[in-house]
Amino acid sequence: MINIKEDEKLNVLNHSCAHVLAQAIKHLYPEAKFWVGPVIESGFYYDIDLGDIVIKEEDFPKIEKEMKKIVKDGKRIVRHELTKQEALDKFKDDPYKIDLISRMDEESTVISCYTQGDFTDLCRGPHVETVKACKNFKLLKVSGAYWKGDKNNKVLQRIYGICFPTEEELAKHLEELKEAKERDHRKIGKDLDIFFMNDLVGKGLPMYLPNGYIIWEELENYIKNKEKKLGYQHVLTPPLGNVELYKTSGHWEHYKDNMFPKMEVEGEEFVLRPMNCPHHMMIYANAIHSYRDLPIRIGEIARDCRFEASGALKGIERTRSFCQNDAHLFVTPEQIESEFTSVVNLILETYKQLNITNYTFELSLRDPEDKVKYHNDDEMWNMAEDTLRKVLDNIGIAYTEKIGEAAFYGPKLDVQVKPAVGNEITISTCQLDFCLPAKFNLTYIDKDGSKKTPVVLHRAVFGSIDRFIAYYLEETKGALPLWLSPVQLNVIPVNNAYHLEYAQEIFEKLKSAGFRVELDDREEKLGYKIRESQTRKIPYSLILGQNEVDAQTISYRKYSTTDTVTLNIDDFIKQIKFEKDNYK
RNA sequence: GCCAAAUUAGUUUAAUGGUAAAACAAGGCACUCGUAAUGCUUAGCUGUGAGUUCGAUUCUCGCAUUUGGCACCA
Repeated sequence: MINIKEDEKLNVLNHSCAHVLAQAIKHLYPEAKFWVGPVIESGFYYDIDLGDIVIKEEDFPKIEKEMKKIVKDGKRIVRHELTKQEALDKFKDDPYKIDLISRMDEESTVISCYTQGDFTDLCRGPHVETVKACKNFKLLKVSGAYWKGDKNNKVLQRIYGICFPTEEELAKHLEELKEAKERDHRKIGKDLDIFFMNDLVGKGLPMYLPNGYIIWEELENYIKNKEKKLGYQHVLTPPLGNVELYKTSGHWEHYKDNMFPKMEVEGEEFVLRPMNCPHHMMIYANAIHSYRDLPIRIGEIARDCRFEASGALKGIERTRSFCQNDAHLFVTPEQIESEFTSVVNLILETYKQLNITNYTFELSLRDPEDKVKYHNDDEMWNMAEDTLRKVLDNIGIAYTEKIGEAAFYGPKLDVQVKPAVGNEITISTCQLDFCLPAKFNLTYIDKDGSKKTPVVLHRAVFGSIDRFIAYYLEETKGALPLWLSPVQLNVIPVNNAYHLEYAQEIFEKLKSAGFRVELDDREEKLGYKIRESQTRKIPYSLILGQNEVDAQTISYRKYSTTDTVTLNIDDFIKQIKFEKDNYK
């Protein structure tokens, strides 16, 4: 998918198109006041205050028509530079522009505005020569957006659009948007019977069907096996806990709004757990530890419940109940670097084996100004953040730093991916924590016999298994690799009357070789069964007819291919066994 | 939660202020089939609660859920 923001030419074109949109809005709604109209990855938007008037998507044709008229008129876009006072005078009737101008520093900023015909907008530019260039555009969506992104502010109307130099590029982009909807995990999940939701159960609470649970189980086994090899020990802890547990950890203070409300029974207060750190802290605290025992790596496929805002819920990508592939590594300060490195390598290896290539690393740091959200200990933060930087630089991976995105207890490394629809999401995370172990008085006995506080690494490779399945379904368009496919092989006799017996024999052989295999012995025509096998994205369809019976072979067709390969069954089993285990 | 929109059969979609339609799926019957849909047939639906109306799936309002953004995302 194209990134408009990063392409200089598209960037300028789209920004100019935002001005055309604003001009058209001004023509149609003279009362309109404008906030900002920046370029984003997928085009541009403009935030507009229209008072009580609400723009709906059904108004787009009207607005687009006015935009076309402006484009056709082909006015030049002319730049003027102003002093701060001139700018304040010029836009004196526009509170939004006054807000922008008054925050500009005259020394360092050249204040400029751009005029096209009867429309002038405060803008740093640059722009295309004339509005003629903005010919191939499309308005995409409209929504409310809080002024300055603050939910306490007024809601402005945000109109999104996109513009390309040619009609073909625009058409291609619109086609891509349509395709993205086709690979949305919510559609695939329904089509392939992977998961569903039910109003009576509750929103944001996905239920996995047999097909979905097979994927789940395979992923769970895959990651647990990898973790075991790295010395992780897996545990099982309850999905709720006493409120005091979260008061001790600080989560109650920091994340209460994201937790389901507490429930009282027999005078005791409980909450559904939103994360597993406190439970794992208590696992550590259950025994006395020597420096020789560290690092201790506690892993769990753990169910968590978070009270996500209803508007944030999205398929199995963002839910109110999910399972983290969680682990907490209790380490000495000297071990931070090697353990953190090992986690990053585990993430990289997993992605490589699963053939995931489109991701970016983000180093999430605290906002030093935000003393409320973040545990207040400058020295701790500086040390933690420096350590993470050092490890990442050593491994040599590229990352971007994000201020104010850290967890309250420490900085973190997040792996971000882009889903088919919507904003970037975090898949893997590794967080460094100097804070919680002290709150729980965790200790180990060091060489000199003194008690020391361990450092904790919180990490999740799949993030949540739910979210990972969502992402992976979209990456693969539902055509999962052999080892993850709910049904791996479909055995189809050409004619039940003559070939069913042989098909059953082959079916049994594949089954006893450990494959998930189906025998399609319905009284249907071959073409029908093949078609269904393909739409279900089953990796291998085996066609068995007289040719195969006579030669004692099998013929198979791989998903999304049309050619047929004929082999003897033992060679075929050898081949698919290799394919199934090859990812490890 | 906020700004909007949507909700019709298991699924995808059509239509309507006066007994709601089609395709696929499901059941039945026939066809005995060589690489993406054999034919016939049966059953099945207007999210929910109010209001307007002689009559509402259709109009209005509330609620629920979903979708697109915003905000949030340990």
